[in-house]
Amino acid sequence: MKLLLVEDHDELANNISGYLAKEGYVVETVLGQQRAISKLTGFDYDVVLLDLMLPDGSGMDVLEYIKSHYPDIGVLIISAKNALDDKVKGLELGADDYLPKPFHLSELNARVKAIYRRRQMSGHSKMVFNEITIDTVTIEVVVCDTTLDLTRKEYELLLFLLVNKNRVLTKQSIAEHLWGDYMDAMDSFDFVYQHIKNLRKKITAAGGKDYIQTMYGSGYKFNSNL
Amino acid sequence: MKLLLVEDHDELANNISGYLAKEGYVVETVLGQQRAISKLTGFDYDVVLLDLMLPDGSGMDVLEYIKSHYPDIGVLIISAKNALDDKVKGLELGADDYLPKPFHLSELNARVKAIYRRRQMSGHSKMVFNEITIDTVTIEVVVCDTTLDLTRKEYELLLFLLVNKNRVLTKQSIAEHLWGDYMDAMDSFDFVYQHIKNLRKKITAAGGKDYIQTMYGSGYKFNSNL
DNA sequence: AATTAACTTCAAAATCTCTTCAAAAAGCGA
DNA sequence: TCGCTTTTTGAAGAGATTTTGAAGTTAATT
Repeated sequence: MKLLLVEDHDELANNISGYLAKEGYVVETVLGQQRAISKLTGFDYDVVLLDLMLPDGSGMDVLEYIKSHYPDIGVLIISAKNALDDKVKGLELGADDYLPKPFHLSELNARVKAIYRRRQMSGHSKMVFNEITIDTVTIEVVVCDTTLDLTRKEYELLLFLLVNKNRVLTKQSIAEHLWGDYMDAMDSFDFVYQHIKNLRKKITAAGGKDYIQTMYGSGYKFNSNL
Repeated sequence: MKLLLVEDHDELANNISGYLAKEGYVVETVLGQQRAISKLTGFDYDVVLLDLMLPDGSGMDVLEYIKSHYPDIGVLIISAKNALDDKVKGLELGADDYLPKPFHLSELNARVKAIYRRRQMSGHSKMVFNEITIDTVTIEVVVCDTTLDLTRKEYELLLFLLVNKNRVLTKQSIAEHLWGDYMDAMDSFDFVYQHIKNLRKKITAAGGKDYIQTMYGSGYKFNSNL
């Protein structure tokens, strides 16, 4: 399951995304409204966690945008503004739920799950692709009947690749997605490759095909047509 | 035993939850109906204490929701509305008991216990998993014919792990479920590990397998496939 | 052939788990 | 209530694993 967290408060954003990542989600974070909207194009998020207090606008605009352009994406509003007004307006504009701060992270998790379930996108915790099965609840990856012993980054990388299968992902975008921080374009991102390599090795060692294709000069993609 | 208190009156909620916590329950409190429903997903409460006078709805909806989605959870209605109507309707909808305000806290305690006992009687009071047997009525855990001498936290931890077996539980979520208080994401949660350790030791000392698996970087899970 | 990117290898750095020990809190009997 | 025992929590550090960085080699593209 893929989430987009729109939150201007840096530390809080890290906490939330860290927690949710551990719970098995693929989480991306953006700070402002502008970036949020541009993030949406092309990627397929399941749920957007939207803080209403954004520096460059009320956040309500983002909600409106999402609901008009991507009606399939669920929206959970999180906000310190406990004003009833916002809640009413938010739900009126099509938000799926409203969670006032402060909140338990587990409650956030429960609500995200609830939204997802409600939207009935097969609700299951298992992603299956050919001989690869990923269970995001048990955090278990099975390839050809053998369970892979993946590290956290490897697991997240695989999830990210699969969610975006057949799409070329630059090392930069992989880095940004897995690490969350802003990354400078000149960085080498060579460390990303380490994980690619390890992942490949583990998948093929278990008998899986070498789905991760390197696109010389542009990045990597999970090729489902092999 | 884990309770959910749904009560909009702040002071009263504090009194009740404070008292019940002292009596050894894990109590969580929510203020509104919406929050009550989302709290239920994924968590395993034993009894819900439900005030019918909620700000965002009659509370009866919550009851209906609980009974249709989580029939195993007991519901005790507490309400200032001493109207016979509500009592009848509540019990009709499947509430286990009805306690009009004002009431003695000790009576509340007695009723909660009664509900719990009644439900345990009628249902399965024993959870059995391989060589581990948990009797939730006598609070007794037997492993390979020897009774474990578990502390309260150890017992609850084991129960929580078993209920969620094969699911990866982060230290954070374990902490939130066993302690109930609001927890900050930056806390270390190292104390959770102490209990994990003690539990492991006691189970293996009695001849049980080491079911509690650490998932490096993610948390722990009770692995039933060993 | 020159250039750039991908890959390998190896090791340092960072992170996470686990151990140990002790303080704080809770429970208990007098 | 007081003092004692048990349980729970906290903190520092050892040990293990993962992640990152750096230097050098191979491969692809023009």
